Amino acid sequence: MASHHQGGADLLSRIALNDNKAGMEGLDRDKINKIILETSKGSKFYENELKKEQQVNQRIEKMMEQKARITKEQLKQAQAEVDKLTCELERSRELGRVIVHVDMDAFYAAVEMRDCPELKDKPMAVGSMSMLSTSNYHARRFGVRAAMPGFIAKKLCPNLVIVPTNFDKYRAVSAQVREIFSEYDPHFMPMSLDEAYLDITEHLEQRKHWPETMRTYHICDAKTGNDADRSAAESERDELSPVLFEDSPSSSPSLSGADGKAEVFGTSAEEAVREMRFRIEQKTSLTASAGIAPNMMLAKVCSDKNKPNGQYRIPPERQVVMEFMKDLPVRKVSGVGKVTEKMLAALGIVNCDQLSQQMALLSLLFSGTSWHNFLHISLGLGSTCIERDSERKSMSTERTFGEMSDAEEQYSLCRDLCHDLAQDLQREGLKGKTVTLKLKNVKFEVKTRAFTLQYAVCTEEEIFAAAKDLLKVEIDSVSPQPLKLRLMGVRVSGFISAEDKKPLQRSIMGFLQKDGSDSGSFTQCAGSVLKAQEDSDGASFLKPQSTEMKVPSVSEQKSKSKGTQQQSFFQRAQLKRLQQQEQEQMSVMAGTDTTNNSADAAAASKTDLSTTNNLSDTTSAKSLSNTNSGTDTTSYVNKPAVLKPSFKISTQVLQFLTCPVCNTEMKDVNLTAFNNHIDECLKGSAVDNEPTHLDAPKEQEELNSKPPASSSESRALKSSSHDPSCNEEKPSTSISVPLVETDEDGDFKTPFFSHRTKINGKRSVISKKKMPVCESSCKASLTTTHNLEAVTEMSSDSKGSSLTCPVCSQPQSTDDLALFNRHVDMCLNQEVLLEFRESHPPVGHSDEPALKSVRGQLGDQGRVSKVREKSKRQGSSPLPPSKKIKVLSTKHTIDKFFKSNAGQKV
DNA sequence: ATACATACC
DNA sequence: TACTGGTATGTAT
Repeated sequence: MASHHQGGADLLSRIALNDNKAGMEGLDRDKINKIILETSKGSKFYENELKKEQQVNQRIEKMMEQKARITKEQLKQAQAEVDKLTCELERSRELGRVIVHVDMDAFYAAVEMRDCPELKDKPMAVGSMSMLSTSNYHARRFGVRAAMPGFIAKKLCPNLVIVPTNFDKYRAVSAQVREIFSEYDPHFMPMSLDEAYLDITEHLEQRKHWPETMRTYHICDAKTGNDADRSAAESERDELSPVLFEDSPSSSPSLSGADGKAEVFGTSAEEAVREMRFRIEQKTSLTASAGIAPNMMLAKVCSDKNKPNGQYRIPPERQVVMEFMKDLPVRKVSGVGKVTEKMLAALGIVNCDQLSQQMALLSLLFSGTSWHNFLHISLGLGSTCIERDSERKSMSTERTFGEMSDAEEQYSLCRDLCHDLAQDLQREGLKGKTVTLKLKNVKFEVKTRAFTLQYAVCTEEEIFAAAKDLLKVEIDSVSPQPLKLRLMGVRVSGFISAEDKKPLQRSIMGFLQKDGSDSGSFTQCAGSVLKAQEDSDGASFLKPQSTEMKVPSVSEQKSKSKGTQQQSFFQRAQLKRLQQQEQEQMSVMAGTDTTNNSADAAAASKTDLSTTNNLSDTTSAKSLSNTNSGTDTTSYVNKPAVLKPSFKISTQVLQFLTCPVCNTEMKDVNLTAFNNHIDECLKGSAVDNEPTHLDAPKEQEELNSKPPASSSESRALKSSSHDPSCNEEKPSTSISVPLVETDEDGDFKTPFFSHRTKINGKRSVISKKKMPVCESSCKASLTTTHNLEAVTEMSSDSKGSSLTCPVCSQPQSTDDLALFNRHVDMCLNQEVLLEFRESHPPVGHSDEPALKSVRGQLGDQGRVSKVREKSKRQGSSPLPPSKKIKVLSTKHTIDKFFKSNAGQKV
């Protein structure tokens, strides 16, 4: 209601020029905004920005309404609280540290200009027509700035020269600068390639005692033969770097660098920082700006104060700090962006003085963390210690491309992303439990879908298993319309600590071969399952299990709310099994449409299932025939169309048909019979089997030696063939052996399979030994198949109505055998997964043998290296853009990846 | 926990 | 023609 005082511009705060940054003072905003507007208007991007703008406006309206309801009483009370907290904060104010924020001036642009004299006189920017990373000061006068698309910048400044990013170069320069930083603070905190925080308190302490010689620097000729004059020794204030101000190169009072000249710097903070900047310029021919203050928040603001090529200091005195804050626009404070700025503006708050005046009100309108932050700002407080880079919390990769509507292509891209992400994760030895899929459609609407697994993952297959399911749900949700995407991303978070990475786990083999002696270690499994069973609602009890299986979970959740469509693979499989039990036999056939008559008990679930079946059946029927004709063994596995072309399924299929216990080959297509056979075998021979453990090492070796090579090729195959089809149908054909189904090609299937794909070698070994459940798929099928009798037999504890899971040793609260069996199945499945993960080298993937050692070294230094290779990839080797996908954006990301190395040197 | 928004470089 | 990519954190359910 009260936010229209700004007139039309109100609706464009996010589109209009953001002249908050240095170099943009005194521009003809209106004219620039008009051009920006005209250029953007009507675009999808623009429309979306408008929408977001309106959301912000609504948020503001809400806030204003809330404000209107505030009573004087409340305000008074709030003020009391604010005052109290203010006192506490004031009491703990720390002014003893000397914090410096150093920021290279127009970094990328400066580097490019330095290396290309031609550019010095021109307005230029680094980036592409699609997006700019930064611009030189000359270009800024036209309103051209970072984060602005190049084509708009061209409208603002037709003569603008756009230079592609060259990250390798920036990284190299950054490394040079950091060497200098480390001399003033070995623990400096890099925020990106071009900026960092330093705590020079200690340095200054020592510096006091330094002789002049240690503070003397010579003006030597730059290594960059390019510009002859570098005004090294001038007083930073008025001198403009020749690089930055190409248009007025003569303006720099370059003291014709008599090579012999030297400058002696003092011992004060200002002198030390001036010296540092001087050295940076000497070394790189680039200028930097700096801020010196008692805390990071202030230092950051200060570094912007006299940019470019300048510095500013706020002495450690409360009064001075408060005076400085008074007129400071809140927007200048890091963390206060355009939305916050706008909300505060709606409350009449523009500068920090007003902010402090309105704290009581703000405490009533904003969350605790928000208003506490505001209070800190208003008091000029900020962090006084530069903590070392903390542990990374997530890792992701995303890509923008031309409109993509083909589901198959989308799955393919998704896999590629997972592949890249997995590589990055493994590089850092990370494993996380939450997988998030990010989608941006052609309307620029962004969606994120996350799922948290029971265990941490880091391989392409594991991640993809979850991601593809998340993607499937989205695709299905708009089907038959296609998802029209412009971006897709995958993120993994919820990292587990190093210790948790190797949880003790008991192998399913152990369980099978022995009696249940070691059946006590599975609390995790037990816990989840038990919890799952708490809710009696049929669908939900599967949830946790699904989680364990990753793939299923997502769809399952959806099905809960939507009541239909996709259920997790396992869910469907289990339902099938149930049906089978009930009906005794179900034809693998498709034709039968159960959809309509599915009004019975299993109701919802079943219905879904049938629906799914229908879809798949059509396809599966086809594939079946194909498969059969080609490979007879396909029998029960025959999935759907998935089989497509060159899959290695045949091999796997063959094995599937082989009883994992007695090693007998069974060509019978009747799954029930096969399952029964296995059950019988288990009853009779499970106990006899040799310990699985022995195999473990071998398996591992094999896995290791059989690297990723497969990933790319298999990926190609996979992506091209089935994706889409796979997803949908699985269930149908593979009635009682869901797991088998999973196996398939490992594509979009559950994690199981994915693994398998790479495990082939392992398999054979195992089968030789006749392990009951050698491989994931086998185990899986086994598990699924085994029935209650088998279970009860094995667990001596289970008596009467109270059943105890032989796997997790947890008593089960249900008497329902079907439920109990499911629980056991899930426990087993989880074990299989865990075991697989255990034997499957998660981190030190064979394709990266050197990583371990590198990591080790870094680790010795007590720091976690976070160097992101992603940027590297962008910089040097052009990503192998997956087939058809054309990447529009020029990944000129402003990367911070160097953040890590930072303190490591020195 | 999930989804979406904001922010920074 | 064309409006990024990576990470953290806050807000809202």
